[in-house]
Amino acid sequence: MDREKRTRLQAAGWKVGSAADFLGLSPEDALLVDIRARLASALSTRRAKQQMTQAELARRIHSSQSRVAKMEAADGSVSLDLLIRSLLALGATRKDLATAIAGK
Amino acid sequence: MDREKRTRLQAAGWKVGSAADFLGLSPEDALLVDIRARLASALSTRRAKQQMTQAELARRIHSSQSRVAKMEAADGSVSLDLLIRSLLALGATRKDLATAIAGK
DNA sequence: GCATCGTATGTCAGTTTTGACATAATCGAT
DNA sequence: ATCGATTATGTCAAAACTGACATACGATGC
Repeated sequence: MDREKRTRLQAAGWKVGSAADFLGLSPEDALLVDIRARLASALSTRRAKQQMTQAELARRIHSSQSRVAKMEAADGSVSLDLLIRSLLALGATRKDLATAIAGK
Repeated sequence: MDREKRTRLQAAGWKVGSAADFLGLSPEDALLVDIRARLASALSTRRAKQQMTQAELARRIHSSQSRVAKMEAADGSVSLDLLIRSLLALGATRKDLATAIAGK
């Protein structure tokens, strides 16, 4: 993905997800947005299942509640790195990640 | 993963892969290293299969040959973001990514 | 009403990642 | 052995990401 386009998208306030390709997104861009959304949702449900608050998760991964919120909102300002690290911190396995990405 | 540990690992010149958990790596750290290695190798073989040089791939993703080399070496200085974007740029699907991560 | 708890959103300085460049190392082919 | 092409490794300013903080929003209970 072009850095320019990423920036433009972010500036425009993109956070959506599966509905994000209705305008000029290249296929790769759309896929990336999609993947981010899937990981975000996986994180959200996994955390919920463990009855953990965003603040608790934040502590566990040495981050902050606001960043966790952004992660779960699939905000364009969070990296896949952080999302994946968070999922791992909640006990996700490689297979879990794969499932989250591939879509069940 | 702790930022401190990441930094230590990087300073120590970590690039290995599956054999990287022989010392103080937490399970999550080891998993992350493992995942990076798997994506790296997927990128490498996918690029090879398309008979593309690192320089060509670099151009396509608006990056540089050196960074592509680092990606394929699973260098600790490259993000999963970039690896995944590169794979997508080579036509990988979500399913392809999932397979690469889950390990066939 | 109004607290409390969890979540969302915005901002920003500090840190990490990036592309670019230089340069070395490999590997064929001549 | 000397190209020529491809890949590896190091460095660094610029760009992106991060944690922390402030603060707002929404429930739920009192």
